[in-house]
Amino acid sequence: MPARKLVAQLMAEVLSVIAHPERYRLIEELSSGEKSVDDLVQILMVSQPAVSQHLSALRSKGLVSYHRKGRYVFYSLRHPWIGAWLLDGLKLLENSNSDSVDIPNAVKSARKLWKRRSAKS
Amino acid sequence: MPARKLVAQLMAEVLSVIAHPERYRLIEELSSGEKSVDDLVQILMVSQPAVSQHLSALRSKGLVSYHRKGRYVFYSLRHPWIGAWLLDGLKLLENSNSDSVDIPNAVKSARKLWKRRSAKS
DNA sequence: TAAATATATTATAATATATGAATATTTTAA
DNA sequence: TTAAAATATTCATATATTATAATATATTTA
Repeated sequence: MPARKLVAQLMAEVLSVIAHPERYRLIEELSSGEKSVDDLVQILMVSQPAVSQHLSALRSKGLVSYHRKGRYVFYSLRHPWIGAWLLDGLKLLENSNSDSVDIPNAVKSARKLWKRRSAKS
Repeated sequence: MPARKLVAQLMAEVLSVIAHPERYRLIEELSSGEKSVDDLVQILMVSQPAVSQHLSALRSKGLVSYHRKGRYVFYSLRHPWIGAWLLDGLKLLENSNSDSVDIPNAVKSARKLWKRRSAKS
């Protein structure tokens, strides 16, 4: 398979995993540092099995790593810059047009909430 | 809807559109400048209806704009930096493990093929 | 060792997305 | 005005993804 086609395929797979509201949020939350599954369940207000499944999807593409500590399992980003990278991507929402929602304002708030942290490397 | 949740939803929608091998390639090809549908059909070696459908998906999220010139329709990126942004994202493939394919090498080739162009803002 | 807590997996029904064929539309040129 | 070229849309079918419930596993503590 030619490189461009193969790489497009692989990127499509990785981006598909990121392209889910809850998995996107998991990544942004993890970009401020490692968190236990339980932490994430509480932050996202999503059922524990759902969080586990989403983490499993992120794991399958090498996006997160984890280690057990006692009965907690802590997850962290394997590419700590991904949070910042995704924040950059928020600019893609500039041309979204929605009558019912003030998107620019929501983006501004989300930037504020996520921006501070977001690690390097 | 809280900002974080809304923004995650919107980003998931945009990323879902990008997260398809052919749409990903369309974006990379367009990052070197506007191209007609016909150009794209030939570059991607994909059927014309398929290209049109993918362009329609990109359009629906405000990722491309277009203008007709004679009987050709030329598409261009609405966010010219997206090509470069996606090239950055190739680093996400670093932890991909595949027995059958040499991913690092494919990424290197793809970078070379796409990197030169990729416009600013 | 049994109970409790934290996490993961599996099954499945509902929903969404992709694919490919057929066809429609738009524009130019004969 | 007809034919041809370029592009877009529609529709049916196949496939993939998601959500939810049920259940399993692992670890700690009583």
